[in-house]
Amino acid sequence: MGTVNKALELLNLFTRQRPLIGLSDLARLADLNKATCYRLVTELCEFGLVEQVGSAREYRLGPAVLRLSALREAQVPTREAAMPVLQSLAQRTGETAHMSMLMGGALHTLGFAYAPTHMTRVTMEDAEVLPFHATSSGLVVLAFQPEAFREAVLARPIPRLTGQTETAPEALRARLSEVRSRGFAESRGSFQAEVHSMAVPLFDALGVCVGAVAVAGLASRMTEDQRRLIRFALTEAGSEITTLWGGTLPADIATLWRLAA
Amino acid sequence: MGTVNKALELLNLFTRQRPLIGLSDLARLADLNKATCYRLVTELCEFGLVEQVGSAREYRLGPAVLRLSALREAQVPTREAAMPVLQSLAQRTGETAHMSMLMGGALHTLGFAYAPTHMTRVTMEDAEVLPFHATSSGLVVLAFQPEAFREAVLARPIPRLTGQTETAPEALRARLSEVRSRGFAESRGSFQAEVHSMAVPLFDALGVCVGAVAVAGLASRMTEDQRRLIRFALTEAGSEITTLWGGTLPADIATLWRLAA
DNA sequence: TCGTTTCGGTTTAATATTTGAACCGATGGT
DNA sequence: ACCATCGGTTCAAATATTAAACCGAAACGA
Repeated sequence: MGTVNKALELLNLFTRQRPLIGLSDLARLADLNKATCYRLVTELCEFGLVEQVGSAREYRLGPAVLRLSALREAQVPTREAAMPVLQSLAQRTGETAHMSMLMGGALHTLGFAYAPTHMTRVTMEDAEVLPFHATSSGLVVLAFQPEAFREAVLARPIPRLTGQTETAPEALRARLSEVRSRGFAESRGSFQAEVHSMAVPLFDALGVCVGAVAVAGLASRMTEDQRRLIRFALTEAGSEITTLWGGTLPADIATLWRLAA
Repeated sequence: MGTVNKALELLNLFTRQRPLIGLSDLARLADLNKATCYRLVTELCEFGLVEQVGSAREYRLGPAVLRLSALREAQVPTREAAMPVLQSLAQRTGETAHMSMLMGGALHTLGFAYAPTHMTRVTMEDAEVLPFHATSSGLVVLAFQPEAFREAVLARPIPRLTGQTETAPEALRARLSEVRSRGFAESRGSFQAEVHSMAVPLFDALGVCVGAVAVAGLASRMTEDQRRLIRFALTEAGSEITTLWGGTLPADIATLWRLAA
């Protein structure tokens, strides 16, 4: 395996739950020799991708990532362009809207918007990893991935997150097939209890599914009418963001969505 | 030289002026063998740090940088935290305010804010590189860097950007010394004609200068009163952002700024 | 107070990875 | 039809990477 891969793998160890990591932990987590890890993380530091902080000399993501992301957004306004769509989606549905993107084999939250409508709402955080099997976003993205990827995910351990979480691979396969035939996914309390959500896929220029946009609300508010409204608003937002990202909606999806409306 | 360094150096080749780079160009610019370059950029691609795009199969920064920056901002709200200060600075002075950060030996724009006051304004872009010798931000950051760094920069070629650009190392050394004794820097049309700007340094927890905050306005509006107002607003913004970033103002700078007020 | 265990960081010889040059088929200009 | 360039691939030679042992400092328990 390449050295660069190992170094970049280190970057992936930093998560929202674990933003600060010491050298020894870093080596353990990455399954690297401490010396190796030290050299790699030092190189990342020199570049500003990682920085060392505090008396314990722990490491965290550095300021260089800000510069790179500013540069990226200037060229391809992925996030900035989609945020207004997300906001209007939240507004129209009165619930929390969010979008996610498939990166490095995992689905990451890229942005979200709240609706001021209700005092209770589903809260989100940026850069969170969404489980494929338990969220509507995860299901819809997985459904439109190549079979090899889908099976690889289903072959991994599937944790039960709530009482509602579906964990049987066979049952999940059935749900994914259903998602494909409907053009959207729905999850009911399988990620967090009391949270229902619906999601539609986002596509790139080659018609490959690269992410999802979703609406998550409290189960108690998810009436039949509300779900119909959300489904319609989602398909509009989905095609809008896909277009903004320079992608194209596959013809069959476009048809499915038109029928649903 | 480490392999990781070479790979990361590739990332640095992407700039606002040159956002798309083909494989051969990339190899040339980085002074790497094409095979080497190919392997490195492929590894970066796998991580989503760069992506390949278009019929010419050129490379550009990838979506993973967005995820990393979201993670970084969640932990250390460098940019988000400072933006309101920048906005109020622009408002108070009626001119364009911006902040920059020293990263990898260069000074990068991190954010900016416009004032709605005048129809004419100095426009900025994110992730731009500011020349040390020709901008007030560059001068003030350089002034507070260790001598070794300062001399290294002065030893490099110093391009004349406008008729007003000072290019003689000796004269620049004198200006830097003056900047140190005043606690702020000023530039008059040395980066872009008709643009005057003033800047103060920003410090980290160890009292090391890590960036600058500046106000840039049209020369014609830079009266004596206006400059005094800007200088005062800048010192306030400078100490505020330094604090927000978890830094501490060196005692001598604090004193200088207090006297200026 | 003394061991013990961790930490971040450094050294070394042994090794696995990286590299350079040549080559490929495709594409585009003349 | 030619020549130059492109992105990408190959393989032996060269080089950078790695594992294990070690260091002093600091935290911990007895």
